[in-house]
Amino acid sequence: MAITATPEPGGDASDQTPWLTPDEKDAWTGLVSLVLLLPGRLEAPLQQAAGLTLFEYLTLSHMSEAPERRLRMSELAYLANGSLSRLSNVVKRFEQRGWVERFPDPVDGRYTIAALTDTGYGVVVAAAPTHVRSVRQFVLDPLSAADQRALTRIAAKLRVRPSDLSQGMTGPQ
Amino acid sequence: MAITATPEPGGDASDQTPWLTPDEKDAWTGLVSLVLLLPGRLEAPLQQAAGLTLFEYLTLSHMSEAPERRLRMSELAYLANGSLSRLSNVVKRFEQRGWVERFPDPVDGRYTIAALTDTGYGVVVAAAPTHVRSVRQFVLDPLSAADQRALTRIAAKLRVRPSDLSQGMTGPQ
DNA sequence: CGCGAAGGCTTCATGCGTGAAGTCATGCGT
DNA sequence: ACGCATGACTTCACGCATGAAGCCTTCGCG
Repeated sequence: MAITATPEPGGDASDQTPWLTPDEKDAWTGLVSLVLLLPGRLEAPLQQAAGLTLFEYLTLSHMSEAPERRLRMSELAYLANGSLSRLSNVVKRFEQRGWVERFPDPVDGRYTIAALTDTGYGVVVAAAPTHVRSVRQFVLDPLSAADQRALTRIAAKLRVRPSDLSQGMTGPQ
Repeated sequence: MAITATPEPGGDASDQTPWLTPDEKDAWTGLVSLVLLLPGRLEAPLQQAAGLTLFEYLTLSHMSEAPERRLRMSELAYLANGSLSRLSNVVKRFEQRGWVERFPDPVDGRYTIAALTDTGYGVVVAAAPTHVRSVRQFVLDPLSAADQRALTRIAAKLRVRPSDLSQGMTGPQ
């Protein structure tokens, strides 16, 4: 793959960086493929059927499941795995299409609440089957039950809270 | 997560779509987090240290390991997990910085060869330690040896057969 | 009270990715 | 030979993500 497995000519013996072993390289290469290739594959059906990004779908979808179909922007951003800035842009577009309404949280005016309209709810319901189908096709069907459990476990270990990012840390396990 | 686990009100019993079970939902949710969150995490160090995207790094890196440090564009695109269009844009920028040279393949003028210059090679060598360090920190260190093997296996199963999705490519592996 | 800090959110400029259309070289059929 | 089909790129217009800077609300403290 890269300058990942062998000390290249040019980096001499004083090099402190531990290079990757073949096994590590395989794991990393595999993960890179997933991370670079899967989004496009999973978005294509959603794009075609509903004109939605994966991130947009997740956004609408989380709102549709929340109590009263509404969430604070910051929580929604976390749930949908995106930055607040990204979410803000997305929700603005949704608002212009009449899928979502935004207003300050009556409890604490610093928060903004995003609420799914009936129209917006209709959009998710219409898009959901397409989404589920592609998830099955590209992710679940190729994996055994053991694989799925392993995937869940691995993802949990690799999922890092933004708050933990600042400090270089030695995570558990 | 989404309209993924329970038939929502509004979709009645005539619904043909099989919804996701809780275990499937967990696996899917985990994978989504990886796929949406990891790229940013892994790119930040590269960006800061070398001004490179993950995809850009992979591009340079693959060239640096190829015989004579040169590859056909189409093969490079496959290796780096990107579209030909995306690669073309990236390589154009590299060419403007003097990191890469492009010329038609003497063997078959339809192909274009991208060749890494010495300057370009220096860039990869300088960026590699940063990259390896973040791969360890965010991916390898949190995982046990068994996890790493599982990840390799899962990624191999999910790697999409290009034949199913129309994509020009060269040899496998 | 009032001032300033903290935090949630929005905005804006910049740059990148995408997909469709265009270019160019080669091979194939007639 | 000619012309069309094929395949490998390249370009362009559009839209989105990013991150820094700014806005607004609340809270803490004097």
